[in-house]
Amino acid sequence: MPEGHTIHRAARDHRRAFSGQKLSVTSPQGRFSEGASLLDSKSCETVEAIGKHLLYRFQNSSALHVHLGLFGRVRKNPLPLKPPKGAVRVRLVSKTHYVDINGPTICEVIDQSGVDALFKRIGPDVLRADANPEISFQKIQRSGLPIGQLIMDQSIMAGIGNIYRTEILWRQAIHPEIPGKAISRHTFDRIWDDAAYLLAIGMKRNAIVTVDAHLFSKKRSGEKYNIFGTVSCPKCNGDVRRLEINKRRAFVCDKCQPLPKHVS
DNA sequence: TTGATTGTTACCGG
DNA sequence: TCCGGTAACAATCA
Repeated sequence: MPEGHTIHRAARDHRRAFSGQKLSVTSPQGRFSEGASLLDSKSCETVEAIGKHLLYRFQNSSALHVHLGLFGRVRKNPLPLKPPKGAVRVRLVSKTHYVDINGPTICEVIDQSGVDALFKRIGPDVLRADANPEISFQKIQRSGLPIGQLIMDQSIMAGIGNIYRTEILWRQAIHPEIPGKAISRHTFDRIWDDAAYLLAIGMKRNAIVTVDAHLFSKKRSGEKYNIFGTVSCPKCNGDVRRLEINKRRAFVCDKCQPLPKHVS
């Protein structure tokens, strides 16, 4: 579930619910009790997303840093409180709502220097207005690694996950195995712009939707992909080939996403 | 019980 | 320094 759009959506939602409020912070499962007690009954100033990282900023520049990993979930509900479902590491409670954070891989309290370090190791985030895509392009241009790997590397550009990777490259007719150094500025811009566009839609719909026909329809339709997890290309009807990039499944239509001949 | 999954980091070796 | 490979960890669901 958690690609960048999920995290940004949660940040926006929780910011509205929690900004300026004193929160009760507990750890129902007891695995985060010291961290929870550091933040308990402090005022939450704002909530922000940096790529797939969530940051709840509290008074005194301390922050709750959360990364959901592959399986983590974050859920907001109106009061009254209900018993925690599953492995709730952190529960944040305001006067009106509560948020449960299930199964994060990172869950820690950090200070301002920790926040600075986080920003330093995460690349420009396609969903943030303050992102500078030039930094991403420079890194891609210097790398011989496949573009399919580079656009999912959060230190190069942040927000894209395994599904968007396949879908964006298909939509832009770019073969995932083209090395970064063979990607032109114009091609990079198409990737960046489509990522920003699709993730913003994902935020609105709370679902990964990458099929034009569904993007333009008003119907709520849940997840809609072009070639991710499929066997035939909706554009040319040819075979979709499954491959692995960094031990993650990826898909390509070799006909619609041609690999240039001079590239091995 | 097994396997798969929208993620990331640490460590080692070439 | 860069890059590939491997393991580890996280929780849930079919």
